[in-house]
Amino acid sequence: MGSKYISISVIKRLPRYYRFLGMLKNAGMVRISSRELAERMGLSASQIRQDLNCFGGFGQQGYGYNIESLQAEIGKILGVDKGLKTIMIGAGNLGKTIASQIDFANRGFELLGVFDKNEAIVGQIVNGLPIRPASDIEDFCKENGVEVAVICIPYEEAKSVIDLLVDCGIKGFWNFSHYNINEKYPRVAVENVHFNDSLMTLCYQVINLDK
Amino acid sequence: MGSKYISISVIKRLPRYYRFLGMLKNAGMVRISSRELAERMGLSASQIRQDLNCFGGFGQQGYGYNIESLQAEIGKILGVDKGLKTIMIGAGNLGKTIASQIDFANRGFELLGVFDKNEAIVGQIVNGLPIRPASDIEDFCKENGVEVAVICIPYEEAKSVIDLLVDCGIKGFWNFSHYNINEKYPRVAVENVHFNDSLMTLCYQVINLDK
DNA sequence: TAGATTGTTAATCGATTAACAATC
DNA sequence: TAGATTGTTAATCGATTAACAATC
Repeated sequence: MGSKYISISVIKRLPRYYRFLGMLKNAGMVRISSRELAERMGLSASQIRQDLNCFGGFGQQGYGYNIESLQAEIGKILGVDKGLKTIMIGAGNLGKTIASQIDFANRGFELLGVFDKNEAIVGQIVNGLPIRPASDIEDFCKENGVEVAVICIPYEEAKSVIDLLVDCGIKGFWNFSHYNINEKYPRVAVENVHFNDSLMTLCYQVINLDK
Repeated sequence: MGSKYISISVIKRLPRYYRFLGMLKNAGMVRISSRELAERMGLSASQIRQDLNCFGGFGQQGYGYNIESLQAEIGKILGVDKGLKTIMIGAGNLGKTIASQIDFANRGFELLGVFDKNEAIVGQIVNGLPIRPASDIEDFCKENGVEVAVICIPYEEAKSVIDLLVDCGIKGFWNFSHYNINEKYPRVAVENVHFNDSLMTLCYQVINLDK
């Protein structure tokens, strides 16, 4: 629809707006000005107004923003109700934790299946879903129209599985491995969670605190 | 020592350089030019040279960079050998996974203790460390000179624990909760890992792929 | 109406890219 | 020496901030 390009910097702030507005709503607040929201979030009021106006005029001059409806608008923009059909690849320690701790349903996803190549754990139940053998991935994707995969397997195993998944039509990856998905597949959406990178960044910051 | 300010954008790229150089080293490569590294990493050669020259001239004209020594230099900058004394707060599903899966030692940290307020799991062993009661946090920090805390407890519990930790001299937080540590304590180093924000960003990207 | 606060344009700031002289 | 590639300065691009007219 020729809608204008929104920079990734703006997109990355939306979930945080969503979260803060949810908390304000729960606290019983009804309206808020960009100035006050900025104060609470540690941003500038200008930035908030700029960000929101990428998507439309959600506020009202002289009044500010209605918290509940602004949160709903942002949720719609992010697609929290999309229920994207999702599978998890890898049910080791991390996979099990993510599958059971993350509230996929309220973030725009529907977790349909969990897969692992380790036959010894196939059949175990994780958050209500049976662990399936990796050999079933292809059929499952095709039968269920899976759109997104969560990658919780090591680097070495990632390559061939990701080739398969892209082949099956997966177009979004929540990637906990170090495998660089976008290098080979620049057209799929990827969100990387790189624990080690985050941790090393923290180390630098701590040892340079006084500068 | 009046060393010039390095922007956070640069810092956040260093662990990725470190990782790629490690892989090239393992693959037996000895030297690389900024142009070739840029191609492999999906960056520009200019950016790599700019980034590295924030810290010194690690290359050699006409030759490029020695992979092993460049990786070592970046490791030193990041502080991978600092062994920052670290504790984990919260030994639920996520805490246990992080404590056992993350290679703290090779990222600049030394995990000394794991704490939980749930008496029922106190005494369990996680990655060789006994889970200790939350009431021991203060003494343990003071006796061991703890510098960093990994926060794996929910939002509601975070506030009071973080007040205590800052009081005990903790100056760095690897924060898996939604509690906004820097709002109250702007002077401590914080790296947030916000799974939900990452996931929602992915949803936006997937539903807007064709734009 | 007067006061408040948005939506939006213009100004500033910072980060990335381009260019090239220095030099291995 | 000639070719390659860095280190570094200048140009460009994009994101943030400031300002203010529009308007509720």
